[in-house]
Amino acid sequence: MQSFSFLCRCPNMKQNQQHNTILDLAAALKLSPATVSRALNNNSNVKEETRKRVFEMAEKLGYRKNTMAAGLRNNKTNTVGLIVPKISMYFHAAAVTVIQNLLHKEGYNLIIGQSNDDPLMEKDLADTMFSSRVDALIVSCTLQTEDFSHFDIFADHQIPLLFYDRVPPVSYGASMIKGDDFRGGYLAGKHLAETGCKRIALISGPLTSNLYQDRSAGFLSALKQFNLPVYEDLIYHQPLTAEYTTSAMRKMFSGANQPDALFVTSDRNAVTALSFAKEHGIAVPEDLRIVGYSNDPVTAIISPSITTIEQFPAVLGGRLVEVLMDMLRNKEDVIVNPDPIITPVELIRRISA
Amino acid sequence: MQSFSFLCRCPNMKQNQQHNTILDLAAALKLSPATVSRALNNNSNVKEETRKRVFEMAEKLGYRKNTMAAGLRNNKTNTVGLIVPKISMYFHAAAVTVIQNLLHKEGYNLIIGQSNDDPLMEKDLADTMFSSRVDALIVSCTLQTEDFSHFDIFADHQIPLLFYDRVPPVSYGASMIKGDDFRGGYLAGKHLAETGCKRIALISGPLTSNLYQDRSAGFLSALKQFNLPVYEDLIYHQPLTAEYTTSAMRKMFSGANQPDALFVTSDRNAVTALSFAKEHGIAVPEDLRIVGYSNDPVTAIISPSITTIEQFPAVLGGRLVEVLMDMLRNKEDVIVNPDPIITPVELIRRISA
DNA sequence: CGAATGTATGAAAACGTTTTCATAAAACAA
DNA sequence: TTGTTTTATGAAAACGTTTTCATACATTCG
Repeated sequence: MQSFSFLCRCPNMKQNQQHNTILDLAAALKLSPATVSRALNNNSNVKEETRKRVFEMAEKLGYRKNTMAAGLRNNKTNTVGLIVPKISMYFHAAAVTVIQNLLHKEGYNLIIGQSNDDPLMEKDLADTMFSSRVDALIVSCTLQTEDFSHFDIFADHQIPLLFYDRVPPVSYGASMIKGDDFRGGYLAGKHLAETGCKRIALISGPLTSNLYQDRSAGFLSALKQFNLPVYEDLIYHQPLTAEYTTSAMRKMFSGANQPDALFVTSDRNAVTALSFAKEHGIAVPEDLRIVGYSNDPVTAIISPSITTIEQFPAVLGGRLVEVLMDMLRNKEDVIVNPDPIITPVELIRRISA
Repeated sequence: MQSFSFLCRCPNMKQNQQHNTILDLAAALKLSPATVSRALNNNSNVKEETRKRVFEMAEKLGYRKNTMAAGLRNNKTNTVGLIVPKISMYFHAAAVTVIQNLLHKEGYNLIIGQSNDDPLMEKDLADTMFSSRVDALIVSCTLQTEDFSHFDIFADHQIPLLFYDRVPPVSYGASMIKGDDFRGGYLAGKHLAETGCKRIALISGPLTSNLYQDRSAGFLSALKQFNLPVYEDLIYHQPLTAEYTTSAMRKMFSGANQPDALFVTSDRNAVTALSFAKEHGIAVPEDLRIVGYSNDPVTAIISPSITTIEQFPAVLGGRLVEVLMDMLRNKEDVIVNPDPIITPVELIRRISA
């Protein structure tokens, strides 16, 4: 009979343990909570010996600061919010990776929300983040976001707000950081022009997003610089899905005016275009040169490998955190309407172009 | 002179706005904070008319609950922590995507931390998450984690703790959910055996992780079932980096006993192995069949496309959130030591095998 | 020596909720 | 009518920190 109770005894299992508070430490040390708090925060004038005793007792009792209580008192959560279309997209995964790592070093937590490219979800998340009292908010918008008023509340309450990659128009007056999309588009167009292409097509995302506005504009400016014609029937602005891209390819290659080069403003769709070419016996790069955008790892692995534009997400993320920390530190004098920060891009030459 | 002050006036800009509290609402409505709180929480017995007035005023004043104050009072943050080796890995990105979306639906925020496969960072993050008073913690461990004691504190404090994918040994006694790695390995081995391969090699991650223990064991059990020999010099357990994998390939193909098939327990390294084969004139699948693991999108895009094991990260994530919600709801009777939950896997047949 | 400065600490209030307990008013029963 | 239950509300305490203000003691200066 007794043996059963023995079976259940787990000497090393401390169950139902309570959270120790600063008051518990104070009681154990016969100090006031005030002194304990000061000691733990390494801050005011606390006798060195006292500080040491406090830390030892904290260690012994397994004390952990209740950040909610501290946050309530200090009006600071040490938490940053991030709203992103979808984490699993290569560029965002890469950016979020470095952002989280850097924020952790700075002592900040990161709450992530995904809009799934749905503006309503984006609004919902912005509300949630505000309620959670994030100390700052980082956002990469939906491709369809045209009304940005759900972010107003952050500016109104002096909460640092920083957009990246997919940003609102400059007129919205928010801080932002993004890759040099104009230059990226320009480099793509220039490269294709310099390799002798004459009929260069463009498959771009919708012009509702600054990304594709800028990449397209840069691309067109390159064509203009090289005195190349712009064929209306070789220019597509549409959602960057496999279906739309394949359909665009079909139209172009069933027409009379077939392109000898193609700039696709996303790597995934460049891959789709490449697959179409392979299936239809269009030799790449001989008959058709292709340039993508983002340097997604697949572009290096696929064959032929795809020439693309590197955006250095780690550089962007690093700079972003720098700027954010500045905003958090100089909260008093809020910097309004700074110029957008532009990070460099580079053409990575591979086989496809 | 005066014109300057005019320049600065932005009529639509509500700056320096304060956070409205429940007390502001109460004052505006000539009610007590208690009633306002009750009304907002749709909970106790509040006159319907009063509730309506409260909600209207809340809307009017742009009231948002301070979740820190509520959390402090309720000892609940509505926040779940997630520790993951690296978000940018395909499987984890896919899992995190669905986990975040589902948790949002349930009203929970998600704090993400990346261990970068460093056990010390993992410990650090566990501490941070605990201090942040997450309501639950989801963890996919480092490949090197062998001491799991930094998670004890969660069990001690009755905080739901759920491991996925890279989990501690059953003896640790935590809740866990993972793909059927044994079966995945088995399916890979079986498939290669059935296609007539005789000298099947294995490149696996280190046996410190349950992932590779199970995949290897399943694989070996298939070989045994088909009465195939296990050649020691064709079995590699080592870090899954490009360098190690290439080196293993080099050794195998410079020896006398060259394999006619290869199971690599990660897709990225299957790609590396495939590249090695291409460079060295080893025809895939004719001379060498290759099976990978995870169904990373690149396996479908590369040519030849790679046969692999699908883990259905969305299914795993969905099930994970279900279980977690159960744990959060039935917090009283903590379920100790439940059996690990195993989610299905499937062999995706492509060209490489 | 007394005054002034500095050092180390404690008491108490505050942050914004929620909840327990009490109570006034209203509805109902006898 | 009086007593009892129900309904709607308020007062006040609590959650765990941090910080302001006050104070006791020690040190230094004239």
